[in-house]
Amino acid sequence: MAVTIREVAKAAGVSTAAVSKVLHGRGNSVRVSDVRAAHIREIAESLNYRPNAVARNLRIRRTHAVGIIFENFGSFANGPLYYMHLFEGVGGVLFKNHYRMTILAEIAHDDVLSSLGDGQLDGVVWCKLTRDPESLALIHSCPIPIVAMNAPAPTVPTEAVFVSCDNEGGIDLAVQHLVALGHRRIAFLYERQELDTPDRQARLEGFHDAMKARTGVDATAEDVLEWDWLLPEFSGWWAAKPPHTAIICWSERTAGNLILQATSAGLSLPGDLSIVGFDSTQYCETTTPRLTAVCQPIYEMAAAAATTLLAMIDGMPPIQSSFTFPCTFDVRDSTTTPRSPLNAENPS
Amino acid sequence: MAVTIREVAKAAGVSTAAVSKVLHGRGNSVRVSDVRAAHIREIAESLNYRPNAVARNLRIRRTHAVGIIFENFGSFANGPLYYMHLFEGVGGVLFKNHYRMTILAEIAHDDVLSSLGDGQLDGVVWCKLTRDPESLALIHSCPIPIVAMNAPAPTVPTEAVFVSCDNEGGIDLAVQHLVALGHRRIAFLYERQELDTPDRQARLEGFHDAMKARTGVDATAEDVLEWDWLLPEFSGWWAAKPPHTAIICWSERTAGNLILQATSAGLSLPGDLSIVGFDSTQYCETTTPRLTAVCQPIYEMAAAAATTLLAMIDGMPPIQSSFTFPCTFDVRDSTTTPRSPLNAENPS
DNA sequence: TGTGTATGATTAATCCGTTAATCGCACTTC
DNA sequence: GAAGTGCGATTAACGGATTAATCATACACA
Repeated sequence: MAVTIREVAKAAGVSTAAVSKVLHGRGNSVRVSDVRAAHIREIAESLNYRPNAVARNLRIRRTHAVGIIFENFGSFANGPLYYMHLFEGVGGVLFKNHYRMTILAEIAHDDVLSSLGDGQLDGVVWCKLTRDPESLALIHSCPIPIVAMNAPAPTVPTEAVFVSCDNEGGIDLAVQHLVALGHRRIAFLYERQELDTPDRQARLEGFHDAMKARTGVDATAEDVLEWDWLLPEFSGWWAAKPPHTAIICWSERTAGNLILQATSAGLSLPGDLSIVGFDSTQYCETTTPRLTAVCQPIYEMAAAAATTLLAMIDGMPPIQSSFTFPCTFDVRDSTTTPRSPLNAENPS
Repeated sequence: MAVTIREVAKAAGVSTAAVSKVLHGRGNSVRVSDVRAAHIREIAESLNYRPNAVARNLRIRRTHAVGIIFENFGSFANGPLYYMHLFEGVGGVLFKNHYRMTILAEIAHDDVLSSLGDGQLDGVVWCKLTRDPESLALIHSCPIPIVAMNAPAPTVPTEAVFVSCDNEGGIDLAVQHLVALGHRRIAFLYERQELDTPDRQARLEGFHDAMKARTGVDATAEDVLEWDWLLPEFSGWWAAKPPHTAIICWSERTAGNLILQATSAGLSLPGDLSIVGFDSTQYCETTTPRLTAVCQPIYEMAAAAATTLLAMIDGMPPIQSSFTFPCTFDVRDSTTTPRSPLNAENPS
């Protein structure tokens, strides 16, 4: 059907080796004179020759394709924008380097497993955050180079590379910001979830550390709110007149939902309650008030992941087995000085 | 390096044909007894044999991979969620049918062109809306089956299939809704853009038709607002006391931005101005007020596109060369009765 | 006995580029 | 004149699976 390299060779009166060399310039033991090269190019053009990449991939044992796997493909559009940024960031680097990106949807776990070893992918970027044993096993025994985003740090020696942000440091920025505004009683909020994720865990730990460090007082159990998202827990909590003047949410969406609940419960934001989110995307601009949030350098992280992966594919051993990026902090409109600042605790 | 089918065959004392038949069950002129089949499976398992998909793809001339191309990959996260839904919808069907999805980023136009003919993709879903000549040419002369979403209808015979929503009908729903609320002077808003897109064009036409049909009066030039998005055109327009009580925006984001501008200009929404968007996604829930919008059945459209594409790949001629899906209408909080209803024009 | 049919299994060509190995030849150098 | 060097070009094996064609054997039936 399609024109093959053999037909081009025949039409040009040369060997397939010559055509291959001229058109793709790889073999270094093949030499072609300039005159012939030009002729070959001409013939190929006139025959409208399109090289078959599959055959080439088979021979050179490389496809220039990288897989990317998410735990939540299928609910991307309704989920946090974080994933989309990650997706774009990784894609950008890959495309610039003439790699393609293939989505690995985890319809079945076995599908993923066999995808990784079937020769169609040169490497994988792993964007699943859950720490289920199967995923971990897969990461640690992946037959091709793999970089894991925000995944749990390795406990056993592995060839995988891990990229994440400094979750603890990010939460510390949030606490610092609130303390500077005059807040002292600060809560940390997350939704009840089936599977724990390492980033949520890290942020919770960061909260405890930061509270101790910045206020001098240990956070207590009542400072950690674990809510089932569908229930109107907010109203009950608020009605009980909690001592908190600010809430740090473990994620952007959590913060957004909190804003909605607080607003519909009649609170005036940020006066009645300061709210901080984690992950600073376009979404933070669309809430009312606009959401103050910790910002992961997602594009840098994605670029580091992709760049490292490509280096690994090229056979270079990774410089580091894990990369951790510092967070920044984006102040918007959802935080302000507490209604009754230091007075409550320290009347002047 | 990796275990090949030949090694399995040797270890099991059978031919490669037998192994191929047992493990992948394709050849129908090859027969293997149950006993041997079991034995082969056992050996393959013990050797941890992983079939090389690239070799298979070369032989069967099929990769079970479908490409998807967007005009705006790289600004997905900040763009309309419409694209994400499309992406997910197409992906869902593909994955269920054991196809993979590869992103085609249009770094260079030539890259795309050669990607389509290099044997690595069985088909393409085209999600670019721009109608530049090169894209059109590509769609019409694509070497593999192609389905184009919301692309301009073909003017010449082509094997491509086109899927879109009934843009005109969607706008008509918006106009009907507003008219039923009592609005008579309704404007249509879109941003000034470099490249025209057929869907925007269709919605504008739909606006004219619907206004004529639903109010009995032709829309005039001043009813069509083409704003350069970065300029504060809204304030000027509003200050000039326009006769309009409602604005239909050509897209979701346009509507969202309009809300922001109107709110910051001091208007009370929806009382002072009713606003309707096009595309009803999660985004419409996050605006204040929540955005009333025309809703494309994106998942159905995506599913139709993917399903049709797979059928084409399997050699079946498409049932139709184009599919048009009706829109629905999601009433939220950004529309209400006009401040001075019919009174202005028709004092009782 | 001879013919026909079904089952079980193998051989070898094929898909299409890539590339190590080889060859011829012209030219240089000692 | 023998040996060495470089360029230009080809041959043929190779990557790993699929499958049409072929073969062998067993059994049924007239």
